[in-house]
Amino acid sequence: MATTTAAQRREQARVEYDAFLKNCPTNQLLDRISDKWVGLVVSALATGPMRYSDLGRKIAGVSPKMLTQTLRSLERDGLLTRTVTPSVPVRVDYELTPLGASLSGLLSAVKDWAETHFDEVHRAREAHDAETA
Amino acid sequence: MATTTAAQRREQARVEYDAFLKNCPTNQLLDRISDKWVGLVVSALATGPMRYSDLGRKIAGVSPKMLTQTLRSLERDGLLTRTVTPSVPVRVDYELTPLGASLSGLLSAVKDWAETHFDEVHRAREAHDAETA
DNA sequence: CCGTATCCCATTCGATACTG
DNA sequence: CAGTATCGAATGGGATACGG
Repeated sequence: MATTTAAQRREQARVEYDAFLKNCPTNQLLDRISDKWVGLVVSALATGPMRYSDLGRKIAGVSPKMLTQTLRSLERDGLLTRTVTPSVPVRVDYELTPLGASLSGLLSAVKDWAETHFDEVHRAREAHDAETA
Repeated sequence: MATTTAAQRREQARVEYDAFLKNCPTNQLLDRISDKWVGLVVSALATGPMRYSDLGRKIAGVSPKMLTQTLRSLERDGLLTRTVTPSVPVRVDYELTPLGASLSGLLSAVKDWAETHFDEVHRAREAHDAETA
């Protein structure tokens, strides 16, 4: 009788799963850039550099926490640059790198899709709900 | 001195914020399609219809719960169809609608971007971590 | 075979308040 | 102005077990 059935199998599965994720780094990156705030920040910066508070105002609904967190993450990934100007009220500008700009185009396309097809989705949703109800 | 400063201002801000979100439904939809599993499922279905368990195997890491949840959500939004064939072992096929297919193209582009630029991101990340450390 | 229902933990996120 | 720190609520998501 083995002490090792369910628990070991799960352990095993976990290891395999981790290995898969490591071999498939695309998923990680894809998950990152699929983040809600990432999309909004990158879109906001598409038209040019912006200051921290400008971003906060333009995005309208983001907390300082999430804004900072998202910006830091994007900076780390080389998608944008953070420039501090040590004037009396400190000034910090964020700007897309070429890499970030290339992604920006794609995310904007997705955003445009959402705007264009929102009606269709909304109607589909109502129709579906009507059936289900 | 008013009994109504901070609390009322927050209430007010909340109302305005809600109104904004309602006027800006794009964000909601954008958030939906930015979901991790949505991207994977839509990508998986890009090449043609698939059965439930095929999807589960192809995505490799998704729990039945999330798979069902994602599929239902996409069905509700009119991005895919669910076809039940009541044979003895039940057979269920999922297939993108034209609407879903149009989104699929965009998400595939994003996925391709992730694959193409993963190296760059990875290097940027290491460089950044080296500085910070 | 195709799910659904439940439990439950971990993470996320928003709100708030405070600092350089 | 540009954040950081902390807390609590909400959510996501995996494991598991069961129904059709």
